Amino acid sequence: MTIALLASILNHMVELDAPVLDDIFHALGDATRRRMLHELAEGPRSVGDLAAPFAMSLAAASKHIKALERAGLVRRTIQGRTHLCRLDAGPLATAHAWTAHYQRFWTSRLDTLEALLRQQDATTPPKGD
Amino acid sequence: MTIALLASILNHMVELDAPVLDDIFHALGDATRRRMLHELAEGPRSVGDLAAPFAMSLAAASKHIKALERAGLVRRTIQGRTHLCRLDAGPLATAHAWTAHYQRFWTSRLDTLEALLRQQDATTPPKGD
DNA sequence: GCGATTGTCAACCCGATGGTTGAGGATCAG
DNA sequence: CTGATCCTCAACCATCGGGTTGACAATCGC
Repeated sequence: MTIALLASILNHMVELDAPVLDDIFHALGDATRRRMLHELAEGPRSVGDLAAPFAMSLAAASKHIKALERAGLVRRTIQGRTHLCRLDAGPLATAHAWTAHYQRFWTSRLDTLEALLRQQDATTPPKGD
Repeated sequence: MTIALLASILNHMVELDAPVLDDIFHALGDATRRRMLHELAEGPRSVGDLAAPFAMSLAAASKHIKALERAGLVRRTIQGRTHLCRLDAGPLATAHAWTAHYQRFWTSRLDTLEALLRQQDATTPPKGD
């Protein structure tokens, strides 16, 4: 059963152009869901807890949670009548890995930024050290 | 004018819960657009070049490119009758930074993975260092 | 058993998205 | 000037997404 876990993790790290990314990025493309993830980062939350901060019906919030589940970002355990949601950041690692693939295209800009700051530093009168 | 560039870059790195992220993640949530970015990583491409690999009309591809532009991922320069598109990875850095914020929630799992691999390594007969 | 609580489900509304086609504005080649 | 090329724009269509409401299943407290 640890094998399944391993396969799941490795799959997340490798499969970079899959439809999985559609679900992940789609889930992240909504401020409400990002705020929910932010909340879940503090610990497990019930559906009601997650819905509370928003001016929307419980059903609407439930849909958002389902979107997060479809992306694999949230897992749910049912305890009695309350549904306990917890964060699963694995898919976020996938998204992170995908964006990292393009890192060389912005690091050059950051190097430029650093150079500009250094230059500006040189032109401004030094205030000691 | 370098000030504007600086402000743009810094803004990208800081503004983490802005509606900008909506556009960025939404742009990334489509396989067609991700493939376009992949192509643009090779160098500047015309609209026709970007549309060619896909079984869709030029107008449809044009809409995808507009979505990428809205997210700031693509900038366009018009040369005669052809529109030259080039990658701007700055917003990708923003997305990268956002996901990084949750890194501690998956690194633990990766540590588990590493531990499992190490353990497996120890149990398999070593083939000479 | 009964009422209150938690949450899903289904139907519905409406704006956004992704696709098409057709028309047309520029520009390049001749 | 003329025709071909590149691309956008507008109209249209189907589907999706996010929101609502109302009904209902299941559980907890009593």
